[in-house]
Amino acid sequence: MCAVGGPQRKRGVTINDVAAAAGTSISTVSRAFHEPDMVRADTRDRALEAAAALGYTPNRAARGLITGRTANVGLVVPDVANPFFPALIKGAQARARARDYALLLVDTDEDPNTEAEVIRGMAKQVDGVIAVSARMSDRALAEVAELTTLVLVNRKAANVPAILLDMGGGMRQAIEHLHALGHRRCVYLNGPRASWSNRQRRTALRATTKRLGIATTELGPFEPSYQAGVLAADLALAEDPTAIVAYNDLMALGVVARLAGRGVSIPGDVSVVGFDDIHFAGMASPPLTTVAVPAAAAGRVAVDLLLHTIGHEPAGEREDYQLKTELRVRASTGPPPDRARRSASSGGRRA
Amino acid sequence: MCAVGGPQRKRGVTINDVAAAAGTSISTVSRAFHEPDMVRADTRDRALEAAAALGYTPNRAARGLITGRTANVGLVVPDVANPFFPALIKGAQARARARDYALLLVDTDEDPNTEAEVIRGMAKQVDGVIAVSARMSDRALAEVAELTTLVLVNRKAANVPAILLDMGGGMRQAIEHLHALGHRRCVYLNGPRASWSNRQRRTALRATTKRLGIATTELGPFEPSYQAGVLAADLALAEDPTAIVAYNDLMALGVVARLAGRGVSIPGDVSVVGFDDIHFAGMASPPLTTVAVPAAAAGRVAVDLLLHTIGHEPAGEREDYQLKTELRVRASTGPPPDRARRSASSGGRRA
DNA sequence: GTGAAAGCGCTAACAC
DNA sequence: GTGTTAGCGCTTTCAC
Repeated sequence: MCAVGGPQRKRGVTINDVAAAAGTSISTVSRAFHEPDMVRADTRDRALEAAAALGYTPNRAARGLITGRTANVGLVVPDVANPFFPALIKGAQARARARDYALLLVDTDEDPNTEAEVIRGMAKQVDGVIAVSARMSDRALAEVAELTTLVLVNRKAANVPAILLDMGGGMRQAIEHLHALGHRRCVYLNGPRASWSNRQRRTALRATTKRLGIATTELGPFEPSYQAGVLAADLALAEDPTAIVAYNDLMALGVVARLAGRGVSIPGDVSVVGFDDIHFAGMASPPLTTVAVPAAAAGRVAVDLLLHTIGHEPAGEREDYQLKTELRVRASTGPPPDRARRSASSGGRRA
Repeated sequence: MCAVGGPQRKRGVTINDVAAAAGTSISTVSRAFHEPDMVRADTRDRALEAAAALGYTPNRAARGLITGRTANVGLVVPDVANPFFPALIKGAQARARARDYALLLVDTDEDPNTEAEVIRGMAKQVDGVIAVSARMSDRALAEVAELTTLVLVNRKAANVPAILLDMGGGMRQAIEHLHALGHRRCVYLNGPRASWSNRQRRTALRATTKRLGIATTELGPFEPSYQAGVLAADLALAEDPTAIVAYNDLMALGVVARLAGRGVSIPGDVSVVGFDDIHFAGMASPPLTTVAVPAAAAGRVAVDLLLHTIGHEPAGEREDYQLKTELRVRASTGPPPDRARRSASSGGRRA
């Protein structure tokens, strides 16, 4: 009847309470949960029922103390507010929860120093950490990798397992797309200097534009933000390109907005390409042509890789996973204006 | 020289190691950290130096076991991918970290059942949990509030401290704005049925439209998503309104996109108002008029309130914080079309 | 099959 | 001031 009971303490009901209620020892209760076969059916049921009745949940900290497993994983991202990351976080969280792990989230605010510090701080309370788009140095990375099991996303480093996103392939697709449309002069807007994935994109950009004979100007580095894109748009336009490729969609969206504001037609005068395919890329006007990056999948696979690495214990076989990217062609790219028209307008701009 | 040392074990260096290295007892090391004044300066320095040299970090689980404090806070949100939440998460994370708490993030995928389950599961490993836009029943809420210190954001419940966002005030501003522009027929697109904040918005909507004499049709409930907005747009248009107010920006953006696709001019034919002022509301075309909700501040204040509640121990003075909202007028709202034109187009639509 | 007992790493009395 | 000791809640030998 009085199931609700008295003013139950907030920190309460331990394995001892369950054992007492079930009339067994605490070891039996423990076994009832973890090694059901090692305890007689009726004893087990009694323990389990008592546990349920009391609303018992094992204290994970206590368990962790003895097993060495915390059942926590850390996830370190540079900026939760950057729309690329929520998708990844969501994927990672879902997978972690499915595996009965809790997710400790940290936002480093794009600060490489915070990254290392934070991982050091978490090391003892997690079984491993997933660092996304880590900006810290290889040295710092190697150092924190000593403290905990580390999995990298979007960053490669010696002896650290990683989930890689094929940014180079995406860039190649993007440039080939622009080339096929007839573009021969383009501007690339660099992301953060320390960004590994920016280096990857830039490398592929250089290789592909060179191969196809596209004159390319690089600008930046810029912060990977909408505002930076707005700012970069004017700088890019001064180079008189027919196409602008931005480090990510946030910047590309900023470019589009600024260009539209200046009366530059997209893609009539200039084509714009982004990276990530964030939720809003397809909702802009014009909808943004962009390289889709499987963020949610990356989050899931990162958790899998981390748990697998933990399972197979220390420093096993190096395994990287490479996730495919894919160019999504939308309305922000089209053929360049014809030479005559472009020269004229270019002259005008420069006056 | 060999500062890097040997192949240090991943799970290692305890307070015992530090004590041994410093030539003191473990209590002294512990005190050196927590009660610096109770230990002689040179002894303390020796302990601290040894700790630093060995790279010692106290094991929080072990500490928590005895102190009852975990130094973790839980954050439960319905959907990380909904742009409203990352801002809040970021704010909460930053504040938690500043207070030396770690943040356990859970995404419930908009499922009310998962909410309660997840909080129950976390209860033992956190000092308290912040539940945002909780959809669970009052009963379920009261139940989990027994298990841990709970702070609600965007949801009110008896005896649970909460951060409230003044959705009603925002709605009033929005409707008054539309009224001033001359609108007299509007449609409201409801959010999720179980959403407390939807009820709040709806209540204010009804009161204000009634007061001002605006005929209002309610549609829904809908999921708070872009796709739902697209879908809802057609339903809304069938009601022949001059203004559409959506539960949130995601839906409003979907409405805008669909309307544009159908050749309906915004705000020429129909004005659209959203809620939240997510990052992209201002970047849509036309930029969205919307009620700005201080998400990041809500996250920060929620952590403050939670920590404060924990500090003052059990069930203290009920304190709710009310955060202001603010209508941001942009280009998606304007005067309604004149009656003649509207009737004509409406006739056409219905044919 | 079940219980007693030894800790996991740490803090908090309690001695000295 | 500092060391010794008793646990926090749990898992896991090791006896029985």
